[in-house]
Amino acid sequence: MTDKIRVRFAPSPTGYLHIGGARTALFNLLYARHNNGTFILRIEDTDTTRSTDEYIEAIIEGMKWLGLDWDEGPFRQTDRFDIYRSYSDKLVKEGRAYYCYCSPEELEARRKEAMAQGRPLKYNGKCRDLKEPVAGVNPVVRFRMPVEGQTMVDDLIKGTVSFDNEQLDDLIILRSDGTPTYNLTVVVDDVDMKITHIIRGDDHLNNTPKQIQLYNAFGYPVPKFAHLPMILGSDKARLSKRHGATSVMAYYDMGYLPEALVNYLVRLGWSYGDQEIFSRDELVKYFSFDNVGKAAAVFNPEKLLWLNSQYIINSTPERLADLVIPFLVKEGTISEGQMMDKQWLAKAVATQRERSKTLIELAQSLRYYISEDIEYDEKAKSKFLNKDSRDLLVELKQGLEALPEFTESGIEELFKSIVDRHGIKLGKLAQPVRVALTGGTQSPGIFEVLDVIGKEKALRRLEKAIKAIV
RNA sequence: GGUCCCAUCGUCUAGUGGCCUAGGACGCUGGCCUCUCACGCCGGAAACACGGGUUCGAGUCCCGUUGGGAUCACCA
Repeated sequence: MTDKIRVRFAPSPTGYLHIGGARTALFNLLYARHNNGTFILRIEDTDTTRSTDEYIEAIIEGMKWLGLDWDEGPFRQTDRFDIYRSYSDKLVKEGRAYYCYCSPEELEARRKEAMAQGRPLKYNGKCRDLKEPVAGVNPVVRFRMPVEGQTMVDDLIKGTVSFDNEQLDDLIILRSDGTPTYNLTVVVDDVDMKITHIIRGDDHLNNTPKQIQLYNAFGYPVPKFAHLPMILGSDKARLSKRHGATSVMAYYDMGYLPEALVNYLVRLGWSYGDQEIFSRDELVKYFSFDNVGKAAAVFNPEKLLWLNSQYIINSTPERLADLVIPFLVKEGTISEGQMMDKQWLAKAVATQRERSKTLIELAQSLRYYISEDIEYDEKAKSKFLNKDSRDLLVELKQGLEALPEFTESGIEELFKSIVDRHGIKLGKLAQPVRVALTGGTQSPGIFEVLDVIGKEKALRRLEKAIKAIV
């Protein structure tokens, strides 16, 4: 048996957990679970000007909602500055890194010049072989990159990718204020945390040869890499705010189930034959980089919506009842903290779940069950609540009042007898009743609706409808 | 601009040289079911970017073109 697999998700807390980050975390998790490995959460907050505790909390909230449970961490890089500095010092001592006194302005000017001349935007090595410190300047520490040869990246998804060392820059590993930069901290942490597989977005592929050189300089074995293709918006540009919701928690707000989002995300770039819907156990069992695609994928909200509807249909009414309550509050259908008969609510939910694509839609569809009063849709009212239906409604109301047991089957029998007596189709009676009870022309089966609404409320609504006709 | 990555229906994808007159899913669409809506079921339109090779045979391998994306900070 080889060493235990250890992977990590390493977001920087400069924003909320977004769709792309969530998928990266998910693939890390699945790979870890599939191989019985360890999944680590590490917060890359070395950019102290942009990182906030609020975002750390938001990322954790998003991961918890999606069930992306980590085994170790969260570690924070700001707690580990001493470690990075000691690694940097070691490099300087060994001549693998050097102090650079060039000012940001100087660097910027050279970059502009290089850009204008069409040359690679690369540090010119001015301070590479400097013998004496420059007085009065706080230097940065630069890593001495090899100037010839190639660096090979062996990637589980992209295959072998080679880079000419010539185009690798002498990157800054310690800023002039002594704080470490990304390329140093990732490598040090991945070494220190014994990460075996680095699974991240392929926007990092170009960083990888530099990091490999760092591993070499430290004398540590290079981990395996898996660079995931990007997620794009409908215009094929990288997914961003202007494509709509990118924050994971926005999908909570829109009434999505976490397992639906997970299922959608995993199928963006990964597949298992023709299967579309996967349980968490199946995901863990089937996951492999062999069937992760190389091409970027366009985020498609319609398919996510469909998946959500499937997950709603297949959730138990009891669970859905619990989940929908916050949305009923938000809709104003019930008040915060209001006591609900959970069993009754589950029964109501059971009649609506196959016509609700989100928890918001579910909450809205529950309104005429819960609220005391309803409003008529004008078109529905004029079409079905009229002289033709009045007598039928009266007859039904009397029948319901006299019904010994107010059950779905009892109600159905009553409907049948009225319809038979008049020699009309069921719809002739059902539609006016539907409008009387729900205000509109679309609803679950009319017997179920009556059953859920209950005798008292149903009679009140029929009475109201009959009066509205006169 | 340099470097790197990528390319099958509108979208997500199956396809690892013959099983492909290219399969599935979302969306779109015709029908069935039916008290309405939805679910469900049956059917339809819809793709191998282009050009060269290699091979008896290419969506599948190679090269080029085109197109898209990423990256080149004292950000991560």
